[in-house]
Parts: sequence; structure tokens; C-alpha cells
Amino acid sequence: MSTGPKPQTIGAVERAADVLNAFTELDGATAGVTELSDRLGLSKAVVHRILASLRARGFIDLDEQTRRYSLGPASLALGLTYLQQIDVRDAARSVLRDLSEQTNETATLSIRRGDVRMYVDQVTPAREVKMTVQLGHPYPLHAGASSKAFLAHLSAAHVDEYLAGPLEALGENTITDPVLLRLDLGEIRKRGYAASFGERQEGAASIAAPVSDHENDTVAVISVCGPVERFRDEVGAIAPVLLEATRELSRKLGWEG
Amino acid sequence: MSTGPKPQTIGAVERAADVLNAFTELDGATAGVTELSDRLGLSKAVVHRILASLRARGFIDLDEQTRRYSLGPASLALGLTYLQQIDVRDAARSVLRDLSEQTNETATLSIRRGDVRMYVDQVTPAREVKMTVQLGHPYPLHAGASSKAFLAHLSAAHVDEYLAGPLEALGENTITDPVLLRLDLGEIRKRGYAASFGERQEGAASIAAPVSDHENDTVAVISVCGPVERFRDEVGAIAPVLLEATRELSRKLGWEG
DNA sequence: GCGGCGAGTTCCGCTGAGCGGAACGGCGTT
DNA sequence: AACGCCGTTCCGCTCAGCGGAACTCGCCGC
Repeated sequence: MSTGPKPQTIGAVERAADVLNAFTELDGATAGVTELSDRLGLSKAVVHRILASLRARGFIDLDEQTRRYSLGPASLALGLTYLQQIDVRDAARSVLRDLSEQTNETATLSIRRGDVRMYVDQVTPAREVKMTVQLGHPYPLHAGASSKAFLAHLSAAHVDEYLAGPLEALGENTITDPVLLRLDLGEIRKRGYAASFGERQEGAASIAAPVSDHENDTVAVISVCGPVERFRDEVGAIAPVLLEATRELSRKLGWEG
Repeated sequence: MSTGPKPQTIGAVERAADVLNAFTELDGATAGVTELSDRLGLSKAVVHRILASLRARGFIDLDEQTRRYSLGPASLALGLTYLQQIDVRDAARSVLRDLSEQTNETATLSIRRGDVRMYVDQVTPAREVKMTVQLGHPYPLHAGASSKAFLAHLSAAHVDEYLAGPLEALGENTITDPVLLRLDLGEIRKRGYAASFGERQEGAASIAAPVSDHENDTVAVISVCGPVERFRDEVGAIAPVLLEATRELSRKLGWEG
């Protein structure tokens, strides 16, 4: 992050960006003016004008029957343009599928940008009770196996800086004590993978391991996740399969061990 | 489109959206302040403030060494949130791969939103001279096989409305005469697929056919494309393979013929 | 049918947020 | 060293955008 003075910004533009970000955080695909107004603390008139402006440029669609708003095609264009800059998702697809088949659980792929990470792909097993994750939603780096797998492989300076900030609890089991977290990160590095039982999402368990590229950077994290009740018994069998999958994808990305 | 009076918008927000859209249209992954300023006809100070505002909310990244800007993770979150609303891409993946293997050419998947369509997936063959397309870039509905395949299957009223508007030429071979285009659309519907030789992109040729869902709506278009020189000789053999692929995906999406 | 309610939409007076021109600082080239 | 170009910052000026409130419409209960 920049240490200089903060550059001049435009409040109206920031508020519009807040509106767009709200759509990635909401549970439903559509939102109404009042809902966004309450959520963001803006007047209905402002929200309405922002939505109308973004709609004029393709970022927002309006269903004129229900009078509710959803993301528009320019949003997709933006995301796919961003994805063009990375090809990890394509390379990982077959690895994820094999991993899901071998474990009979959900396999996910995450990437990190700054101090957040997000799921960018998943393969779910052909069974009724299973986990599915929300693609694109940003998560902090301390909560959940995939997040901690990234955090454990950042530089010591970056870890220090991250742990000096607020550690938000996503659920009852999220580790928010920096001392405990450091111990966990040490275990993760020694063991090769991170584990989480309800830290990011109650009822959900997962193990996750990093994927490296030709520069030995951690460019992605692969996880296997499922409902807590049955996952505890499966971890021992899943871990070596996960580690082999991450090695396979790492080799694909030019990692040489 | 709404026929009522245009709602109040915010100019600053529209200008910010123009900046974001510019990143989906540029050839490179990064852009500088002056380049965007020239492109959009805004002062450098305005562009800088817009970029700073969008950066504050995660939509833009700044490389502090090169002092150039690129899309940030919130852009990806937006696109993937949008993608969550559709699952065509997942369903089509194996169909695209088989199609590319059988034809030894690039297979693409497009979706349409309003009067634009975009590539949302592609599978390229294992050969050196091949076509690749840019995911996420919006194209008008009259230029190129994938676009025309959508246009040919819109309602007559929608086609009338579209053809009454300006038909921008993307290249020398783009059809911009509404009368000629109507004839072509009729052929497309009769033949079952659209063909293009350099209409969207010079040197590129493709054929494309629609994919239908359980409501018989055209929800996607699949194309096979390659360099013009060799494609002319291959069209006859590729067409039935393409049509079978679209029928297969359509059945997957609940189409019953 | 009527009235109330809640949602999205529109209007308009007011003022400070945002604009643009220009200066500044840094870097690369000659 | 001078120059050009880029991104960044500053500041005077004014109108773009804000918020409060009225409006419209659809739904629901009586």
C-alpha cells in the first residue's frame, strides 16, 4: 500500500463503486433501491441516480416488472477481462475435477489479491449433501483453510502487517487472536496444508494447500471441503490426495519443486 | 428499452463507468492516465481522480513502479457474481472441448445481453496456427457468425428495432446494409448456422449455431472458428459436427427439440 | 371499492463537490 | 543540461449533485 498522501478522489464515484460492491455481497441476485439505501446509508434519490447511471453504461440491469436491479453485462465484461490476465483457472479445471472425483467432496480454486482472496472455480461431487461456495466473494486471509494457506506463505513482513490489523470474526470458530494464528500458520507450513472447521462458515470444513508457479510464488490455493460432520473422518485420507493435486497443478504452472 | 423519460443520472458516475469500460476495450492489460484521457476526451485530472476513486474501492490496481493502471479484484468479483446467475459456461465446457478436438479448430461459447454478445469461454486446438478470441469483449449483433446466430433467432420486432439503428462496420467485410443482412438472417435460419468470413475480424472465419434451453429460448451460441485460408475448405465437414454439438448442449439445458 | 402502506421515481432549491487549467516532480532521451 | 512526457497535485470557480419531499403505482386488508 502507498505510504504517501491519499490522492484526491470523487465521492460520487466511490459511492457508485460501493453500490456495485454491494451486489457482490448480497445473497440474492437482485436488489431494490431502499435495500441498497439502507445498506449503504445513502438517500434513496442518490442510490436511484447511481443505479440509473450505471445502467446507462451497462453495469446494471433493471427488471421493469419487478423494478429491481441486478448486475448487467458490462460487469461480466469487466470480470472476464480481468480473468484474461490470469490463466490459472483453465489450467486448474481438470485437476479440480479429478480431485473432486477422488475425494467425493467439493474441490475449489482460490486466488489472492492483496489482503483478500476469492473462490474462482469449484467442482462439486455427484451427491446430494455437499458444500458449494460462492465464486467472487472476497474473504479475509485469516478465516478458513484457503485463506490461511495463502497467509502462511506470505512474507514475514506481510504477515506481521496483516496480523497488526483488525481480525474480523466470520463465525464463532474464526481465530482472531494473532498469537494463536501465528502458531497455526507455523503448523500449516510444516504440515503442507491448512485446515478449518467452521472458521469461515459454520458447519463447513475444509483443508487447503498452496499452488506455486515457476517463480515459486503462491499463485493459487486448492481446497477440498464438505460438511463438518463427515469431514473430520475423511481428512486423513483426503490430505495426500490434495497435496498431490496441488503438486500437479504447480508443475503445470512451471513449478519445479 | 424503456420508452419513458430518461431518469436522472450522475455525470461523474457515468464517466467512471466509461473508464472501466475502456479497460475491457483496450488491447493491453494496463493503461496510463494520458491514454485514457485522450481516449475518453476527459482532462487528465478527472481521469486521475476517477482512477484513484475506483482504486480505493478495489476496481483498479496501480503498479507504482510503472505508474500504470489495471483492473483490480473487485472487477473480478463483479464478473463472477454475474456468472453465478448463469451456469451455461459449466455445462458447455465438455461440449466445447469435444468440438475443438473433432474439428481441430477453436470452439467458442457466447452469450447475449441486450444488443451485444460476448465470448465467455473457448477451447483451442493443439496446433500452432489457430484462432483465439478475447473473452468478455462486447460485440454488436450484426458482425460475425456468433452475433448473427443470435440476431437470426430474435423476435421479428427486435430484429426490426436492431436493424433500424446504426450498423457499425468492424472491418471491410462487415455487412452494414440492413437489406443484405435480412437476407443473410433468413439463410441462417434455413441452414441452421451462421457463417462469417472476416466480418468481425479480418483474417478470421467462423460458423456458429444457437443453443436453446427448456423454453426454446436461444441462451447461447457455439461457434467453430479458424484462419480464413484453411477454413473455407473445412466448413462443409465442420457444420454437421457443430450442429450436433449445439443439439447436445441444448439437450443438456432442457431443450426437447 | 377505498384507504393505507411501501416501494421506486421525480422535482427543485441550495451549496460545496468536482471541474479544468496549470504548476510540479520524476524519469528517460538527446 | 535541456527538453519532453507522464502522472500527480493544487486551487479558484461554478454548476452538478445532494437531500428532502412530493408523486405514482401496485399490493393488501377491510
